[in-house]
Amino acid sequence: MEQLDGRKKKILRAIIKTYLETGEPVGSRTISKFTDLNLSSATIRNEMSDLEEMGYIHQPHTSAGRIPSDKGYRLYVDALMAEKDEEIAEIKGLMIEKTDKMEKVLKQVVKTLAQNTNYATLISAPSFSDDRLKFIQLSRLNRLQLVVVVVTAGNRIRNEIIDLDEQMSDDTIFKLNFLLNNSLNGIPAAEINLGMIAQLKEQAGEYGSVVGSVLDAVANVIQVDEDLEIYTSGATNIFKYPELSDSSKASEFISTFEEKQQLVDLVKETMADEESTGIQVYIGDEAPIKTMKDCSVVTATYELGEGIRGTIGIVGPKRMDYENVVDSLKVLRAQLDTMFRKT
Amino acid sequence: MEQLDGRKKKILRAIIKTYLETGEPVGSRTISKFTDLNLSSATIRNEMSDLEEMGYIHQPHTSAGRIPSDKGYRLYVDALMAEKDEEIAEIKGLMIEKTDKMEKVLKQVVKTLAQNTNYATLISAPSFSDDRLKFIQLSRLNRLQLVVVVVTAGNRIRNEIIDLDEQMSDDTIFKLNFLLNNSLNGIPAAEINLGMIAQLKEQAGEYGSVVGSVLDAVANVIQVDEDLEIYTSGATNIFKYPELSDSSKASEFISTFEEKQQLVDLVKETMADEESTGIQVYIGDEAPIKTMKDCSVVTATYELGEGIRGTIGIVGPKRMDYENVVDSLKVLRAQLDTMFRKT
DNA sequence: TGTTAGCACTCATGTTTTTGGAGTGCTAAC
DNA sequence: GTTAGCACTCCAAAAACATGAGTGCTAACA
Repeated sequence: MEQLDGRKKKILRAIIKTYLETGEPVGSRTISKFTDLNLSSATIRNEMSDLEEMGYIHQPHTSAGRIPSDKGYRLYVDALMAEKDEEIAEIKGLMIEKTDKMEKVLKQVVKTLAQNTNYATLISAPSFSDDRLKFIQLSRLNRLQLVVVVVTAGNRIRNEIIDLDEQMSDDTIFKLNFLLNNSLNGIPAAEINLGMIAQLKEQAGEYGSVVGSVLDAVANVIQVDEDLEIYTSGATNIFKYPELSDSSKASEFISTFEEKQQLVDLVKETMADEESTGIQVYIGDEAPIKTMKDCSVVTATYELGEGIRGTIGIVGPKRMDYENVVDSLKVLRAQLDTMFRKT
Repeated sequence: MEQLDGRKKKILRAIIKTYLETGEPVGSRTISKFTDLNLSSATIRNEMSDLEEMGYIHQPHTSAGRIPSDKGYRLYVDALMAEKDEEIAEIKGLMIEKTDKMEKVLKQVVKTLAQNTNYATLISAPSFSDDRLKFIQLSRLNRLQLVVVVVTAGNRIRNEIIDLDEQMSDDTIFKLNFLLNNSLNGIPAAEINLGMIAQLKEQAGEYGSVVGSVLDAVANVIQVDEDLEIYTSGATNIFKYPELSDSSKASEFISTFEEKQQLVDLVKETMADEESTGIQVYIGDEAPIKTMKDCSVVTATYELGEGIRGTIGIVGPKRMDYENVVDSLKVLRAQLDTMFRKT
């Protein structure tokens, strides 16, 4: 088949846009009416026939209108989508107050995003890939318990309680603190190996076992950070799209959002797929989650510098309003950026 | 109307039990066949007519079978439900390993419960009503930042980072630590009032502003504990019950589970409604959440002693298998009890 | 007096038929 | 190359019809 000429592109674009709005197969008549290029429905039909042959659209059944194929959407996203001038349109009503708890901010963000877009949304908390130890502090809680506070780069703080076998003097605690900080500061947690541990234990003398516990606590800190936290909202928005709301599909879809494990995979995937713009569009089968084969997924990666990154995602029907979604994500990413950096 | 005689009770019980299984309106014929009391369908019809007049059952439309009314369910739960002999049936496959993170345990618990019962489930993390301060520790993180660690009764630990305007000597930090611990230990956070704060600031002299920040941090700790954490699972199980899976109802229902705020209210309510057994059954409108007016909610409160309590809840159709659910909750509560106390 | 058989009636549900209309492909004319 | 016209297809909604479960009522029976 020949290439897409200008007219074909225009027609394809028109088909997709109308389909995005209505969700119904679109016929030649509609196009002939609503585009400015004055062509009769018959001409359109001919062109549509060509487009179908090329695989950009298809008919759900003979004598129905056409709907875009995955390939069609792909072309639309990649080339046909009018580059809207980069107006940083305020997402209305976003109103993130400077809540100090990041968790609350993120919850608020997904929720607003879901409400504004009418799609299902998700966001992953920034994952701190830099886990160098910055500070360790042991303090006595009571006779037989210590609190250990661990701070890693990026000011992530964690704590644990350690049970002692026998009492420890304040002086010993002080010395241990000194020892631990001296030996471990600036070292990535992942690099703490057996040799190091042995050496530390030796230096700690009779309190070697406590060192073990402390290092266990450190290990816990790191481990917790590893499975990233994900917040979701608006999963039930899919009921607004008839093509997705049949109950078995809906059930699967919503389960995915409820259980979250698969979303973690999705996020990891998108982070791996890094691209220049940081915005990715998965159409249908392209998405790494099988339950979303009838959907499109748009993700954006936000950066907080120093390798601290997270992902925002929007999941909706294939006929989602790509332009708007991509814009929203751009804006949101910018806002998250400034918000977190400032704080 | 006269009282319920024995036969009416038996019939009502039979109606409810069959309805629980099938979810379809049950007719006189079915009852006459499946009960041991040998009565013709005609007789049953007469009795049913009476029962309807008394409000225990009703017809969805004329010439359909009968289904239990809320009042009917209520009677069933209160009086008609056969007391199963208290066999502590192991919930199969529960397999809670001793994960040290309580969060993971709870997530695992709701998930298993949802899978076993086929209803939607929720659990609230134990809320620590005792918020007396046990320990406060300031440590220098770097030149202009302090870490403040706060431990309250029940060994809940929280921390925050405080920004300083100017550097502080180690000695000052030490003194502040001493001052704070001396004045605040054992005091419920809620009771820290303005007078106390003023006094502390005065004692701290030129570092009064730091005291302010520390107390803010303390306030944060408490506040975070206030809105309790809730984990849910199996919201999509409702699709297994046709009477609930029409898409607008389902959408509302699942939203409730997704947004969680309303569930918090539910939990608070049940905690207030405390009862001897600790198990509550809300049928239809009785539940404090309007989106659940077509459901039944069964909740159990688990205790960890010292006023530390949480709630487990199961939400399903009115025709839920009450006996089983109540049993499951009893067992689970017992297990949570031992598990957390041991740890 | 309580129980039962019988019968006419109701109404939700499911199946088949009919109809309307939107859309197509093709052809012939412009 | 474009367009009007026409026959054809096929889905969706409406209509028509059949089915059967279930009821209420009455009259007969023990």
